[in-house]
Formats: sequence, C-alpha cells, structure tokens
Amino acid sequence: MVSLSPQKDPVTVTPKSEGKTEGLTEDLHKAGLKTTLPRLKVLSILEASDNRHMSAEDVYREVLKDSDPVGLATVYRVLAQFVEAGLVVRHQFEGDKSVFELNDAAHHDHMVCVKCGLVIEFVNREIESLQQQMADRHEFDLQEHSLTLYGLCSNCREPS
Amino acid sequence: MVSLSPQKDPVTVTPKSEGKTEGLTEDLHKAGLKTTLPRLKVLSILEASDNRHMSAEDVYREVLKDSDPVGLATVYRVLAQFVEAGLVVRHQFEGDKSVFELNDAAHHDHMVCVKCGLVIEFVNREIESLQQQMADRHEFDLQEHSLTLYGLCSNCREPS
DNA sequence: ATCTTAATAAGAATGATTCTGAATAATATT
DNA sequence: AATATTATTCAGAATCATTCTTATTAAGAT
Repeated sequence: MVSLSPQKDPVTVTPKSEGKTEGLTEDLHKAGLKTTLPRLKVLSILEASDNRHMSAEDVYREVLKDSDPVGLATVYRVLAQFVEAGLVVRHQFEGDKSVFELNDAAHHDHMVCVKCGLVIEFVNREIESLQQQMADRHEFDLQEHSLTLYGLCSNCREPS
Repeated sequence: MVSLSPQKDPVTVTPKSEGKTEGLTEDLHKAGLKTTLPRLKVLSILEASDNRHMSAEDVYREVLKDSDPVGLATVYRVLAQFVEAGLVVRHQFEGDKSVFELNDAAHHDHMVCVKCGLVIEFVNREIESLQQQMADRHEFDLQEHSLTLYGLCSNCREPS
C-alpha cells in the first residue's frame, strides 16, 4: 500500500499566480465547481495569458512547467467543465483546433490573421442587430452566432 | 495475374446522373482537373444533392450505392482537390465535421438548427459591408469570412 | 479524523482526416 | 490502335485532436 501524505499547501498553485488564488477559488464556487488543484492551475493559466486564445495543447504546455503537472486529458476535461459552467468560451477557427478564452468580457467576434495567427476581437452592435433581423425573417430562434474574419493583419499585409 | 477489361462506358457514372456527365466533364476541365471516374462520381453526387451540405461520410455513403464504389480516402482527396480548384466550398460548423457544398451560388452565410441540423442560407449585403468596415478600422486585409447563426428552425422551436 | 462522493491520472479508444506505396487509369506519343 | 509517361486511385496504416475508462485520490461534509 503506497501511502502519500499530501504535504503541499493546497493554496499554492503556480509560481506566476501568487496571491490571486482566493479570487480563483471564488470564481470556481460561483460556477458551481469544487476547488481542485487542476482547476486552479488551468484557470490561473487562462487568466495569466494575455494571448487570450489558447488551445488545450497550449494550456498543457504551460501546466507542464509546474512542479506537479496535470495530464492533457485532465486539461481537456477541465476546459470542458469551464465551458459548461460558462466560465470559458470555446472557439473553432477555420480548420484549426479549438481555442479557449475566459468569458470575462462581453460577447465579441474575431479577426484571425491567416499568416501569423493574431486574433483581434471586435464588437459591432449593428451587425448583431442585422443578424437578429435575418433570423426573424426566417422564423429562426437565434441562440448564438459565430462571426470570424480571415485575412492579413496590419503587420503581415504587404507594405506596398 | 488478374486482368480486368474495363468494359464500362467511361461516360456512365451513377444511375441518377444520366445525361449530365458532359457538363460535369466540362466543369472538371475548367477547374484544371482531369476527368476521372471518382471525380465524376463525387461531383455528380454533389450536384444531385439538392444544394445540401454533405460531409465526406455523406458523399461516401452515396458513392457506396454505386456498383463500383470509391474509397473514403479518395472521397476526401477528391473533395480537397475540388476545394483547391474552387469548385466546392468547405464549411465547419460548431464542433461538427466538415461539410462541403458546390460553389455554384454566390457567397452566402448560414443558419444552422441545433436540433435537426437544417441549414438555411442567407445573404445580407449590409452585414458584409459592416464587416469590411470593421476590417478597415483595424487595417486588416479581409480575405474571407465565416458567419453562422445557431438556434432553432421554425419547425423545431417550441410551438407556444 | 473519517466518510461519501466527485475528480483526477494514465493510457487506451475513438473519429475524422491524411499519408504511403503499390497498382491503375488518363492523356500524350508513336 | 498500342505504348509510354505521368497523374490518380486504392487500401490500409498513420496521425491528430479529443474523449472515454477504471482504478486511485482528493474535496467537502459529518
């Protein structure tokens, strides 16, 4: 029988998120999820990323830097739980793997640079209203939508 | 040594496409693709599909009804060639597998019923123009876009 | 501190799609 | 019409992202 005494402080998560754990725990509780180390780690990684759109692989790579990493399958499961709980939004850009971002912000759409992968977020109230109009016209009960523009960002477009 | 004499008329493709093969061959040539049986079969299935949005699996199921079916891998490859040649457009709706449709029609966006899978096509010049505006505002060289509305079609929404 | 139940780990399994190498068919050439 | 040249297909293995399975472990309640 292998008996492990859990010597680690259950509040210490990753080196980069010192002090913020309280808020994270609260976020999890609000979402109806128990506080567990894997969840805290994934959530803090998402909060710490200014990239904002991370694939499961991306999150996994980050979590691997941890002294006690979390498995890829767990990352997938935790991300799915977060999406289910409304903490996180999942996007699937053209043929790419799924990416995840925190649901802090208001709804927005995306512009994706096909060269460098840069993601720009934007909101346009007018487009949203036109979408609703189109739905109404077809007696369609609109629940959500996905609008993504593909092209070249200002850095990647030819400086002609 | 198994020797097969190709007794079939290279113009006969599927039972359901009699007479249209001439046009199909022409379409292929215009697209810069040689005329082959697998290509004719896949193309005629797409044409016969009433403008539906078919997955590779769907096309494969159809082609299996043929006396001399084409392999799934070939269906995938042929579809990819068609997309490459601009004959066909590929869509990837929320978490679903890719679907393909002929590129006959003008550009349009989609409404997808999350219950029955019905796909409604629509065009809205105003939305497109607003998209271009958003791109311009971010100095983004807009190449293409994808707009999909998710919800319940008129048949599936609660008849309150 | 212990109990009950939910959550995790690890790897196997899955499903969609692509790749590989040998075989075959399509056009060009004779 | 027969043959050469080259593109295309076949069949199955391989791959990629993602999900599932089951034994093990940890969380929150008593």
